[in-house]
Amino acid sequence: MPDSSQKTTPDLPLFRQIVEHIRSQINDGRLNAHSALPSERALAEDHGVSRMTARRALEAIEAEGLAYSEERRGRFVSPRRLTYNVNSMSNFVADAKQQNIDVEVELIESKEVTADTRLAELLTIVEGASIIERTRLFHSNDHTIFFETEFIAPDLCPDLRKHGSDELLTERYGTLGHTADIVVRMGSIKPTDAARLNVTPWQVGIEQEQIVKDRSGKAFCFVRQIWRGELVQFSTQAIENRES
Amino acid sequence: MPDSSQKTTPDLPLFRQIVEHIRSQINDGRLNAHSALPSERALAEDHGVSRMTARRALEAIEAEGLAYSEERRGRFVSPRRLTYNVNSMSNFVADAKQQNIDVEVELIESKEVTADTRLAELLTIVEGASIIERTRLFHSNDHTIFFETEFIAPDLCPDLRKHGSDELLTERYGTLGHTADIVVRMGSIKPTDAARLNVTPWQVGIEQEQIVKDRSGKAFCFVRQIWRGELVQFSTQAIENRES
DNA sequence: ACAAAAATCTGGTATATACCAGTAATTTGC
DNA sequence: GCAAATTACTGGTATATACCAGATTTTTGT
Repeated sequence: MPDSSQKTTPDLPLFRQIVEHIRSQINDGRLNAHSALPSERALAEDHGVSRMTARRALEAIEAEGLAYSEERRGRFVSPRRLTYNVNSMSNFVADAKQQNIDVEVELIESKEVTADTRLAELLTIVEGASIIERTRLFHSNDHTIFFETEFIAPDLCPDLRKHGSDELLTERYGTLGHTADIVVRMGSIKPTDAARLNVTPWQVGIEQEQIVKDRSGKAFCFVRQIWRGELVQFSTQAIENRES
Repeated sequence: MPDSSQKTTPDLPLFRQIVEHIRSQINDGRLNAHSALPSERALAEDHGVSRMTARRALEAIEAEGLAYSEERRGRFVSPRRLTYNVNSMSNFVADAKQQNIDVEVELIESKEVTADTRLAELLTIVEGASIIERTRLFHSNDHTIFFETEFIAPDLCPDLRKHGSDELLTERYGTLGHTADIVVRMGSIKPTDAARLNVTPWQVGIEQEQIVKDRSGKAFCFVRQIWRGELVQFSTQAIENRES
């Protein structure tokens, strides 16, 4: 005779039941953002299951974006998503401030490289031309939420070298761009990128590519962003089709 | 002394090596879109590893979007991504045709429901008001790539009842909408939704929400789409900030 | 020829165990 | 008191095994 005193959801796999248990703790606020989840071994003990089963539960929670893991440190509750309006060219940092989210920018790399075939085509410059490559990390609450690598053709943007200020180096190109063609897709985060975001390699994230154009419609900058997908959502606006 | 005859990438976990092996087969075209990957047991045999290790490899391939699985049938190679331009209100199906992708629409549910709190707020109608709810599947090559559930307030859209044609029921609202506020986010696919897409529950996908407005700026339709994230990318355009 | 039954194959779940390499807390030696 | 060494703990990888239930294929009986 089955025990009806315990109200277990019927037909739900063990590890799913554990997921639901933890999910409710997160939703109730018993587990706050960035606080540690129980370890695999502790969770196994608590629920009387094997470590592998507990691990499957925690991996599922991660996959859902409810938590993130830091290798050999533990798993932690994800903070709430921030919204990124891709429709305006406004500074992302300023945008975040309006949402009362504190974002810090850290320039981690800045070098001059030569354009490969793809970049040359995108920016309509000759292959092998000089390109400024800059990589910035974007933090919120001491956690990296995404990074971007931008490639700017200096010839196409003469103001750039003059404004060698810290501000321009760390902040976005801002007012320089007029329009940008953007592509957003889901994809797994490769080890190099994962290290920058301090997340587990190969977990799913969001990749964004921008081709920034000046007032004349000429592309002068290519940006590639890698986001921790569970921490962001993108907003945009569709407008009625103009005549074909 | 280590064996240098076999060129294994150093320090790469076993299951990652298997992933790379299969990845190369997919990229080379030895494995075509929708063709079956080796089963967990067969892969384990081939590489001389345990089934669990082979399984981890296949799960990783799935997580990367290189393949999808159908429960108790097998795993299959994902087709190439299609691009969805969220910036225009044009008919998605027509959009796909321009990319030479054949998309079929299947209306699977159509009913009249009452507005809950959230819907009432979004469409600025009273709670409990009548709402038309319709769910459509979008197929390409006999595979479901996404589905949408739309909620239309009939009072706000008097033309709707008249146009009870098959076309309007299966195709998009099309020219009715003027603008739409769109949000795109990553998230795990819940069992109900997974069943519609014929994918494994809880795998990561893309959720899109649209608030469709008419020429006067009044919201009259709410759309929720669930996408198989590995099969799509979203394109949009950013435009220079207008004066604040 | 054809339908029903059986066997096989598939992915999904679950356990128990083992070892590794970093992280973090504790203990030790001075 | 404090730095260094030790220990405990963490997630990551890997194996071997077992059973389930649906999907598919093969065999069987008529």
